[in-house]
Amino acid sequence: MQTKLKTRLNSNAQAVLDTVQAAHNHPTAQEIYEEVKRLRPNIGLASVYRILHHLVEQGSIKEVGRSDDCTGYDGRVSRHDHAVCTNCGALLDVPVDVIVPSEALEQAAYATGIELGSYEVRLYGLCTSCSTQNN
Amino acid sequence: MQTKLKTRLNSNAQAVLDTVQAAHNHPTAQEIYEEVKRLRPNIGLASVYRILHHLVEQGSIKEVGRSDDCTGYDGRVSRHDHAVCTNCGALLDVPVDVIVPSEALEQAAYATGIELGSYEVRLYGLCTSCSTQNN
DNA sequence: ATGGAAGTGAGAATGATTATCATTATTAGG
DNA sequence: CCTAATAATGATAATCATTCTCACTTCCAT
Repeated sequence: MQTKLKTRLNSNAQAVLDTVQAAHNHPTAQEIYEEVKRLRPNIGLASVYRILHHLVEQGSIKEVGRSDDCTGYDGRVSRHDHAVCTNCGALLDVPVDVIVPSEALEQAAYATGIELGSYEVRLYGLCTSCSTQNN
Repeated sequence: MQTKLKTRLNSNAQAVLDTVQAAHNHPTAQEIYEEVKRLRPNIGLASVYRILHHLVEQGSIKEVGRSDDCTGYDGRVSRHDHAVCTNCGALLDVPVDVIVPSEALEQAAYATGIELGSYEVRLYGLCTSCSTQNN
């Protein structure tokens, strides 16, 4: 059963939140764990997972699917798009909004039969380092 | 090391391809395995994974990230968009193209610093069954 | 046939995530 | 300050999708 954390964050949860928000990439739970251990050396991996789920539920951070098997976390909760490198698998933030006409979204949602909440555009291609080197 | 399959598909690979293409949902490797075993009862799970990777590499099928932990496979290789139910996690095909102005895509790719290959729009919301029932 | 490469299935290994559980922190009330 | 209820924790085991290993079979070309 999932333990329900209180709304007010304690030191561990705060450290996790700070770490995710400070991260430029989209770190995995393991990476967050490594980083958080600097501030709180005794924290366990299970707690990191627990706290991450809680923060996602709260809306303080977001989960992002990565091209490899594990889940990444994103401190930017405002709507934005992502780009995935089809060669190295890097997951990048798209710094500008990709404009999608709202009629197109609504029409698509209607045709699919869903009640639209939000959306995201995913760009696929080669990142800078992968497109310059010819392998 | 990954075994390199020949271009011409053998019976096992053909059965897997047929199964994925016939599927309406986006089946996982396990689900494909269960289904293919009807035609080829002796096939092993490892072979299914091997063949799926090969077919993806060939471009005969596509991988689609699912909301839960495991990977789904899609027999529709032509560009199309997906909708994810934020309640039950269902992954649905969007039957119409979500129009994204190509200038917007190119501008976003440029700003991100990637060489654009393709893109996909993901809609998030409640599917029909989840939006009607109030839980 | 035959020899090598391709393909196979069973089961072990891996790695991310989750569950369990006894222990420790936190809080509220007296 | 005490104390009891509850929240949170860390270690560890368990789970589950996926990959690896490897001996064995199948498939062709010669």
